[in-house]
This record gives sequence, C-alpha cells and structure tokens, in this order.
Amino acid sequence: MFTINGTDGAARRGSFITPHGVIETPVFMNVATQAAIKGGVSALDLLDIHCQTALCNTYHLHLRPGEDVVAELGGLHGFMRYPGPILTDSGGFQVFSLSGLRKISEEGVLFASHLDGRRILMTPESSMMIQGKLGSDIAMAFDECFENPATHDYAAASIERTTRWLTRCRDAWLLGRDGSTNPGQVLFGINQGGVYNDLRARHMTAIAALDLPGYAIGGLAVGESAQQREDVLRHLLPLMPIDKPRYLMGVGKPGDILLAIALGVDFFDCVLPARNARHGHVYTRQGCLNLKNEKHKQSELPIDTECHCPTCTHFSRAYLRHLLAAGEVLALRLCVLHNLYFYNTMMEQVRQAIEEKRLMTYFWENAERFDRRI
RNA sequence: GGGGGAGUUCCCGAGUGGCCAAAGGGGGCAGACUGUAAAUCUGUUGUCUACGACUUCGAUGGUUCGAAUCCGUCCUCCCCCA
Repeated sequence: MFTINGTDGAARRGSFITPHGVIETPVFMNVATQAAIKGGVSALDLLDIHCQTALCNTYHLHLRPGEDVVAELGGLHGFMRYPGPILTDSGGFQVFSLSGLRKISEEGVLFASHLDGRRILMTPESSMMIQGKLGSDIAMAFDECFENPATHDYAAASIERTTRWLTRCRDAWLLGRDGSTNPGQVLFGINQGGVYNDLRARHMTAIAALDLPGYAIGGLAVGESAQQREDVLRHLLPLMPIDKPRYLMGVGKPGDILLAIALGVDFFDCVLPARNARHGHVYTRQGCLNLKNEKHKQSELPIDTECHCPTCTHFSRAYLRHLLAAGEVLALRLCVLHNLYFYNTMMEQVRQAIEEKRLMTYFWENAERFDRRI
C-alpha cells in the first residue's frame, strides 16, 4: 500500500497506508521502545510535536509487561492510547546491543534478560508472534544486527542465516495474517552485510525475492565511519525494490537523514534526538547546542527563535539550563518535545521540498548546518 | 573556671613523617551518545614561563635530610562538667 506521489532526483515523496492511518514519507518515526518516549512524553503529546508514527520494541515489551498483557488491553494502540501507525522492531537490534547477554544459533537467539537474567529464546517465529499480539501496523523481520568491524566471512555467514530467518518470519507472518491474528500487519525485511557492498547486494537480491511489503537497511551506525555508511547507501539503494518503502534503521543525525533521503530512503528512526535532548543537546535551525553550557545561564532566548514547538513558545534557555542542572524531570520532557518537533518538522519541510523539486537546495542549505555545533 | 574534640584544596570528607597537589563524594566546567540495559558514560577541576617548577592542608615559630602529618604559642568552633 505504498504509493510514490513524486520524486526529486533519487528522493521520493510517498504515502504508506496502514490500518491506523497514512504515513507520509519521508518520515521520521518517534522511538517509544517500552511503549513510551523516554523523557516523559505520552501519546497525548505526539500531535503537538507532529509525530506521524511511533516505534516500539518486541524484546523489551516481551520482557515487560509481556505481549499478552498488551494484547488484552487493546494492543499497543489501546495500551498506550496512540491511535496512529505503530512499527515494532523485532529484537534484532538487541542481538547487537545486548551482545554480552545472548547466544546465537540457527534456531534463534538465546537472551539472558538484562532485567533478571532469565533465559528468553527469541526466534523468527516467536518475534513475529509477539509482534502480532502487540498489534503493530508494521512488523520488522527478526535479523542479526552484527557489529562493525566484522570479518567478511562472519558477515557472509550471518546474512545467510538472516535470510533463512527472514523466510521463517515471512511464513509466520502469513500464518498470523491469514489466521486473523493481525490481518492488517505488514512485514518489512531487513538487509544486512556490514560495510561489504558485495554482501549487501547479495543479501538484497535474496530478500527482495520474497516480495515483502517493505525493506529496511539494518546494521548501519554501529561503528562504521560516515564515509563507509554513505558508500553502502550509494551502492545499495539502487538495488532495492523501487516501488517498496525503504527504511534506514537507526539513523541518524539530521545531516545523515537528509543525505539518505536524497539517496532514496523513505523511513527513518533514531534514538538520538530523544537521548540527546535528555542530555541537554538540542537542535536549532542554526546548529545544535548544549543547553548545559555556561553561556546559556542567563539567556532569555528560546532554544530556537524560529521554532514553534511547545517548549520554544514558552521557555528560555536559561530556564531549561536550570532545570537540567537541578535534575528536574521537566527538563527532559521539554527538551525531548523540542528535539522531536525539530526532527518531525524537518521531515515536513523535506516532503514539501521534494514536492517542489528543490530537495538539493534544502540539502545544501541545511544538512551541514543542522549538525554543526554552535 | 575545669575536661575533651575539631580546623585539609569551591563544599563535604580521607589522610597522622617521605610513594601527597593530597583518596572518595558533591558541586563546577567540558565532551560523547545513531533499529534505547543510557535522566547514562567520559574527561577535567591550586598556579605557572607547564614531560618541569612554584604555592597550598586555621596562624605563627620550631624539630627533621624531609611536615597536612611531630612539638610550642596563638586564633576559631563544637561537646561535657561547674
């Protein structure tokens, strides 16, 4: 249900229809790992910060409160009272982030829960089953996100296994869909291959053959250089199905996102704006700044004088700096609202720029500036 | 008046002859963070002409090759007894 309404170079302006609404692309999905955006932001705030889509996590919600609890309370939409589209990540990223707490086998990944150590066997089938019960609109395939650097041999063996896992995910998904567990849910496959373009291409060919509703690029921003990342994207994107949504997982800084959009990516998510916000690192049209710095101690300015977010329309840098220094939770909330508003409205501007065929102008005017430290 | 205890670098607080510019917290200053084990983590925090030198542990005078650490005197604070 993805339609491309316009293009500007390799960039695409699309619409992706889900049971809970249309996602206008390119889109930034707001990360709500445990069914909440960290920093005290609830579903009630999402409209204010122009959020289109939320992203929740299979591994974390399986551990707590458990997918059955969520299912009983109306799935993620009912549980967190968010009526818009929701994507669930499969747990594949935790294979990377919790690498000290898991063992990989052909069957799946045996995690030692980071909460209490209890063993959790996550398989392609269980991940899909959990995501079905969570009731997300988009489910992600269970993959292995492996670290960089990785040897070519390791990467080659890993993508073979991830391909086999994807077939199992697809089968489980079809079973759930046709069995009406979650009839409207779609499955996105995930490309891996590290920084090896030959493996990225081989894997893309293999997974594209499954003809899934969408495809993601995984395993980036896990230690490789920005140059390597760009190189992978430049080689890989032309090999991805042109009529399917393309999702660059976990990326990134504003400049990273703008570049990827120019290269043809449609979906993004990243914890950076929320995490940075919690640490006082906020974005403006002129560049990013650290609110904790002494120079803002008496500043009456809002974070960004051109910003219309709830935070900038009410509060000064000096006040926010004080809240951060004092450890007040309000600081986190206000900064997160601002940064997510910045990301979401940047995407609005990008969509408009693509429609008006001036994406490159937007890119050259802003990509470097947004990431620059001021 | 008698007895006891304490004064350490921005703060609290270790240290009771050399390994002490002085542990550890806190606070301050700065940095990192990319499908969230992150309201976390890291660095730094006496001065300088800076791989070395100088000043500092209430004040001052001693002992010693060497003192934040030992001794004398003084100042300040706390507790108990009268």
